[in-house]
Amino acid sequence: MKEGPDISRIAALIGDPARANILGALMSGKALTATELAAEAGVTVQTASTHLAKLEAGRLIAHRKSGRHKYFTLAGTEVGHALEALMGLAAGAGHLRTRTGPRDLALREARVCYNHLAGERGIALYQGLLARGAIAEDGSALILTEEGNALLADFGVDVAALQKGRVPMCRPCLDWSARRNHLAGAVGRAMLARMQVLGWCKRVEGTRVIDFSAAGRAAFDGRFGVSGAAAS
Amino acid sequence: MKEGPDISRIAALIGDPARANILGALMSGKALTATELAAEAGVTVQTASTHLAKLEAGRLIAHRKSGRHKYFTLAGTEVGHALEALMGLAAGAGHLRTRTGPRDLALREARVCYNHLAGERGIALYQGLLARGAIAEDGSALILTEEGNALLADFGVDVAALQKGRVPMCRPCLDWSARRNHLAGAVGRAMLARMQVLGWCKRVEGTRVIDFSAAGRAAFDGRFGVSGAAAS
DNA sequence: CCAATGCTTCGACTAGGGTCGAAGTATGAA
DNA sequence: TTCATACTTCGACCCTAGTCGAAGCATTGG
Repeated sequence: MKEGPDISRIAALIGDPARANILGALMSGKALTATELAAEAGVTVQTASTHLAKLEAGRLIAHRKSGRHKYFTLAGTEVGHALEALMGLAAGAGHLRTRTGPRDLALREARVCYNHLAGERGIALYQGLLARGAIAEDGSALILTEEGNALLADFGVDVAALQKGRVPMCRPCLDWSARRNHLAGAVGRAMLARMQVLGWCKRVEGTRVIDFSAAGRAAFDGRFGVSGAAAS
Repeated sequence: MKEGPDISRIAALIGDPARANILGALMSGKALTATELAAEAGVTVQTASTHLAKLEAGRLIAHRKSGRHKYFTLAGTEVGHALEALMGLAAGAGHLRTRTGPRDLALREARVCYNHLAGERGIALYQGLLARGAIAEDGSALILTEEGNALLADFGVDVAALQKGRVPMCRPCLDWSARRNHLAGAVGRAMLARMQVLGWCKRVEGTRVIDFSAAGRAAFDGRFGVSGAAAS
């Protein structure tokens, strides 16, 4: 009668709202602590703890310990793909192309991912920095090169101050809407902050949308754009 | 806080064992009645009826009436893909319900996945095309090379006609039984159709099984087999 | 050593939902 | 019409599983 893997167990795991929120938060690719995830899911830490244990037992997430913090991530790319597939279903009977409302379009172009830039612009920034040799991929890690240091200083970012924090300088962050990396970590955060200070863009209140001015777009493309192939 | 569609609702729908069994049964692509699905899920018809109503409200399944029968099918290919993705996760997590009867063996060797070839043969085809440079993996995408174009033309597939459709030409599709890719997309569909026209294989009525003839096997291995290491 | 922080376990409460018997509706056949 | 089949709705039962308060570990810092 029953053939194939037990799909219901895994689906039931995702089927709880709190757990779904946790997984959704982790789809940013960023590693988050139990306390952060509890806030994201809207439950207490005790509850989140039990959920995290179940998700881990179901091999949907993994963790690594760092001091007294426990950082959780999705267990692998297949998990992300499955979640995306479910998102596609939940979005409605839409075709493969996600129906893009006006708000979605803005979200896709530029948005904050916790504190750094994501979306098309975020990807463009990442590619631009890579092309300029400012950052370099080292396995799954990301390192800031000498050129990157100089570029940041020229951009007006106090690199030395960033290095004092416990947050890693550079971290790749997977974008679920495009499945490509953008730049997270202390540098990612500082660069977004700097762009806002320079008036290139500003965050639309109450949303995740980052609104770029025309001048901001031009300045961005000039400084970080990769061979004129910048996002629209 | 909450971004994106409500994934938990859909997942909870799939998360019930009875409903998961129903969906699993419908993955054959065959249309089944409420009574048949009740038997498949191991519940009474009343229970199945409520489940079917919920699945339909969640747009996971659809029905058409024929006399006093109500035939249910999956609502679309996206549903099937999401289920396959979940199966991949469940298989990886070790929640296997291995029940390999003779029917399952045939299913494992060659079956349809919606409209293209899956199972051992499907994987062999994918590997063979890769080895011949007909397709190339580009991140999570799959591209048809010049060699691939030539190979398809030689095989008797009208490539130009395929390119007119909105469906992507090549798409990797993860096989839950082996956790390896096989070829989906317009090309995948066209190749299976062509094989049936050539008499290499035919679909067994009412099931997902693809039955290869001895001559078909030989022809398949000769044209697409990878260094004699073809599936049995 | 103690205090603070981050996370886990225990226990009890509760709600939501799956389940089936029984009765109700619709369709087709005799 | 009358009966049979296919499916749905209602009502009631039961039980899993999510939730949080409180207490228990574990790690870090002083």
